[in-house]
Amino acid sequence: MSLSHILLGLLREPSTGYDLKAVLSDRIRHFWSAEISQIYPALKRLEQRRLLQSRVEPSPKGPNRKIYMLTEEGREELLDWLRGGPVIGTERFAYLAQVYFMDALGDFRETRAFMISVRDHFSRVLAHLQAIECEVTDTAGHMPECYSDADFHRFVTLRMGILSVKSKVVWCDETIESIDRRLAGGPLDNKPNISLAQPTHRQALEAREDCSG
Amino acid sequence: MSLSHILLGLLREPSTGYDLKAVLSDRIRHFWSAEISQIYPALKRLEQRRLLQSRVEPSPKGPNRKIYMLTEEGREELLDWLRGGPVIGTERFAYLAQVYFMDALGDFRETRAFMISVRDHFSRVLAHLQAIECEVTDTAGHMPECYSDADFHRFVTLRMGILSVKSKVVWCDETIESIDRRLAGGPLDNKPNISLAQPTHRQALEAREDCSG
DNA sequence: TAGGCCATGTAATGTGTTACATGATTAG
DNA sequence: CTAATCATGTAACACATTACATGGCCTA
Repeated sequence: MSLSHILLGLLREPSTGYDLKAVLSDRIRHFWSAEISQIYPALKRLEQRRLLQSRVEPSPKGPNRKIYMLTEEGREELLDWLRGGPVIGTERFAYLAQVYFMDALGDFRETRAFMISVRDHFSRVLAHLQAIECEVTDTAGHMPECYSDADFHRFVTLRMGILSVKSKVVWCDETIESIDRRLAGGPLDNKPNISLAQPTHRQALEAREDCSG
Repeated sequence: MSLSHILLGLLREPSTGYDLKAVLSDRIRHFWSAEISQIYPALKRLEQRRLLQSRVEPSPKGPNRKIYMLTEEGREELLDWLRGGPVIGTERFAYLAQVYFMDALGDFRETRAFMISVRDHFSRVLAHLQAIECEVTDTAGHMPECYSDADFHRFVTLRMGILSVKSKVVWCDETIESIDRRLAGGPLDNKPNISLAQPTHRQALEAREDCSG
């Protein structure tokens, strides 16, 4: 139920569904996303649960605006969520699944091209996040310790985005280099197919002491 | 549609729904997960689409086993997916959303405790992945360039898991240190609330040249 | 006048989780 | 005797994406 809570969090300042979508696309993008068509019914449900209330105002441009704001119950719900400890869900990376099975193509140059295009994507995302970081440190300084409470928390999530995307670019580089070493070694086919397929996590855990000890 | 494709990938070796679930929990966990109740209908749909076929065999233990295997069409579909370029979806991190709004609690010690518990989680995940890595390099050597094709691709996704989780631990440390510096500076309230809230991505992008140039 | 932005939504479909239902075998 | 593991599934619900529907205003 995280989208609901994100909407509650954003609605500490009254806003409309349309504007919330813009904020999500602008500043929340690196850790959450939602389509506008998902936001409208979510807001309606929150109002039915009395966590939000709304009023309608005419717009200078276009149709009437429906402005939502937090109720006291809404604020309580938000605080409960924040105090409830970290919500850590499963991460899903389809492109990793693709890599996992890509031996089926039987050609490392395909994997290489794939990795180049992944790297390309993430280095673009990285540049984007760093541009925002740069804009922030320019305005607010280089010591997040000194930011306002709100700015500090926002900045820290941006840092996470940067570190996490950086690690992906590093991974791409590492992998591409490894493929290149492999391709340079010439097409020596029929490498032995030991290990990796069989052992379970439990076995790996047991084997750990032999290894790092 | 990634779960279907993951099932196709795994079913290059015939298997049952039950066993596929075990593999998912064991070796795929760091980039995908699925409940068994999702797997059974997914397999059924794939069979209806003629990408899989099944036969039933008695089990030494418990009820009959339904063994699925890839059809030629299934293999085609798998290869198409692999050749279709990286599928990069939106990442969703509920705990980052929590941090983003945590200024609402008005107490950095709460954020600190939260971060400690996030760090704790990810350092456990990291230890787990490193144990597997260790088990692999022990068996198959330290040069992934020399692994079999299948092992190479599997190993590389494991590396991604390790790098990505590591970056999260680093982020936690960075953030906790920053909070500590802040708390050490004493409870100087009422910091100015400039920046960060207003500028859009587009503005940040425009501002970039001023900054990194 | 064509296309984009403002602003609201619904409907259909797809994906994922939780709970429920069944029943045999085996290890403690 | 009890609990776990083996092995299958269904049903209800929650969450997300895509497509569709409407219509005024503004800019090129």
